[in-house]
Amino acid sequence: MAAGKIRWGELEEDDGGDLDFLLPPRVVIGPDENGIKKTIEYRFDDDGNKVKVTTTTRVRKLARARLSKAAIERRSWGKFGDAAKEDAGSRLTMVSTEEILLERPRAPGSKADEPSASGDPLAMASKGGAVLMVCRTCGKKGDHWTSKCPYKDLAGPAETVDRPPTSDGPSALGASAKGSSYVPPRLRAGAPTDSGHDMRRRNDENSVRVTNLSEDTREPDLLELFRTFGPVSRVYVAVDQKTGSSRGFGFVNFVHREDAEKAISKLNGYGYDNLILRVEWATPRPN
DNA sequence: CATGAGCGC
Repeated sequence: MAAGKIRWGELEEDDGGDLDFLLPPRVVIGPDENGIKKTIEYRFDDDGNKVKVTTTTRVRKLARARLSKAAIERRSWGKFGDAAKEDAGSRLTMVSTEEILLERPRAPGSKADEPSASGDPLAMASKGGAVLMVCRTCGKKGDHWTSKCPYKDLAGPAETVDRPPTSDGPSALGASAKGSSYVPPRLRAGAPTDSGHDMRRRNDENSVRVTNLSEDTREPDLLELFRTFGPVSRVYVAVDQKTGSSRGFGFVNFVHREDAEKAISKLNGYGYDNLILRVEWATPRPN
């Protein structure tokens, strides 16, 4: 193989890895009472088009609570612990007073005080792709649905949500006195205090409109072009729903406003694919 | 020339 030549396998892997975060999350519906399960996911095809993939599968109906061999075996075990003192059958459920210590999520960069982080189910859940519930208002995963978002319909700063508890009884006071309770980033020392900047809104404000794109410019191409200025949170190319061809304009959202400014000043009037790009601030979309 | 898609438990 010629040295320096790009292998297709590598190319594809790179593209997919870069863009996965731009796609809507996978949604699994069901299975319903007929055992029909629907999976809706999104991916980029070979041409860089965003495609919606809906899979319908029938899952085997469970034959009424089938017990594994091991579970049947466990039924013959003698009772132990507190249950051994109870007379048989009087209680099916025991109430345990055993104290169970839950690990508190740590701020990135802070030291681990216990060596058991690898087995933490919370950490695993946040890493894996098993969270289907993503709030569209604040982007939080697995916590609440969009309709239940505490930031929904909130115009100004919300004292009840943002202020740390001050009168929640002795346990809360004790926890904060030890300095171990969680402090949200915007309340930490050194956090920006400008009140005009509203972080509750989805990060649509650093939105840049790109017009005069050639027909075959797709989202991956836009990302390649704009990512040099800083972290990009979203790229979008408007596509005609009927023909599937590009409508010649798109949007790029930056995490940082300064990067969006740089991109506008450097890329507006930039020749791309035989055309002169127009790059400017996007006016926020209504609705 | 031109201002985006999605909406569930």
